[in-house]
Amino acid sequence: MNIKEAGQRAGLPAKTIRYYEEVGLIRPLRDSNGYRAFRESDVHKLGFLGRARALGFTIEDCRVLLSLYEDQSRASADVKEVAQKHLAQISDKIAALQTMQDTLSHLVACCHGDDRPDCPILADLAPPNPPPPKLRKP
Amino acid sequence: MNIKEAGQRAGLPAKTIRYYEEVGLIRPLRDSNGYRAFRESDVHKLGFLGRARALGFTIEDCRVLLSLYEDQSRASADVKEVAQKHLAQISDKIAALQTMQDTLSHLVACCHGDDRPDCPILADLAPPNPPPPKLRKP
DNA sequence: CCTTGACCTTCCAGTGACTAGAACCCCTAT
DNA sequence: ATAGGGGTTCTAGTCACTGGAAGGTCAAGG
Repeated sequence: MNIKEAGQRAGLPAKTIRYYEEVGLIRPLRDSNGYRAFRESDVHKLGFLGRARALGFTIEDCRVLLSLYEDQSRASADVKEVAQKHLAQISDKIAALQTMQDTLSHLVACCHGDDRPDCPILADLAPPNPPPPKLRKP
Repeated sequence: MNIKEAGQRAGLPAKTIRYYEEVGLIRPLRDSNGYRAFRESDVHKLGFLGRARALGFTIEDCRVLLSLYEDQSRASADVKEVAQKHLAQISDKIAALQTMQDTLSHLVACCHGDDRPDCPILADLAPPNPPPPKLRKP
C-alpha cells in the first residue's frame, strides 16, 4: 500500500506520515522503486498515532505510548502515568486560557465598540504610569 | 536607559525586547556606542506589549493594538473587534482542550494503574480493527 | 595601564509538529 | 509519446521566542 492510501485509511495526510517516519515513529518498508510500502500493522500504528495526537499527546508521548502499546508485558500504571501528566498539562492550559477569557470578556463587555476612542481594553493594556505626554504645555 | 533596565521595568527579558525591535514593534534610539537607548515611552510600550501578550494576543494583534493605542482618533469598535476575534479563538482552544480533558480523564479513571497490561487508555487509542496478530496459529 | 566582570552587540540555531513548494522520478492509460 | 496522478527528497516557513557563540564597551579596582 502506498502512502496516500495508508493516509486515507488512518485519517492522516501523507506529509504527516512522512514526518512520523522522519522522527522514527513508524518504519514502513520500501518497494524496489523507493516507494514506501505500508503494511496493515503500519496503518494500525498510524491510526493509533492519529488518536493519540488528537488527544493532544506530544510526539514524544506518542513514542512512549506506542512502545507501551506494543509491549505485551507493560504495566498499565506506566500508561496511566503518561496520561495523567498530560492531563495535568491540559488543565494548566485550560486554566491559563480561562484567565485570559475572563479578563478579556469582561473588557470586551465594557467596551462601547463605537467610533469614539475611549476604550477600556486599551486602558487595561496600558501600564499604570501615564503615557508620555506629547502635548505642548501652554 | 539600557536594555536590561528597560526589561526589568517592563517585566520582559532583554532577548524578547530585541525580538520586538526586530519585528518592528518598538524602535528604541541608539547611543553612540551602538547600545539601545530606551525612553520612557519605549518602556511604556513594552509594558503594553507584555500585557497584550499575557492576554494571548499574537504579535500581529499587538502591532494593531499598539497602533490603535497611539491613534488618538481611533474607534473603540476597532479595538473591540480585535479582542472579540481573539476571544473566539480562545474559546475554541478551551473547547478543544476540554474535549481532550473529558475523554482522557474518563480513560484515566478507568485505568487500574497497576502492573497488569490491561489498559483502557491504550484500548481507546487503538483503532477498531484488530492489531496485527504476531502469533502463530497452531 | 591592565584586568575583571557585567553589560551590550550581532548572528545562528533550535523549539513542535507539521506544511508548502520545488525539482525530480515512476507508472498507467490513452 | 504524453498527460495525469502518483511517489521521492530537500529546503524553508510557521510562531514567539530562547540559548549560545563571538566579540565590543564600560566602570571599578589593583
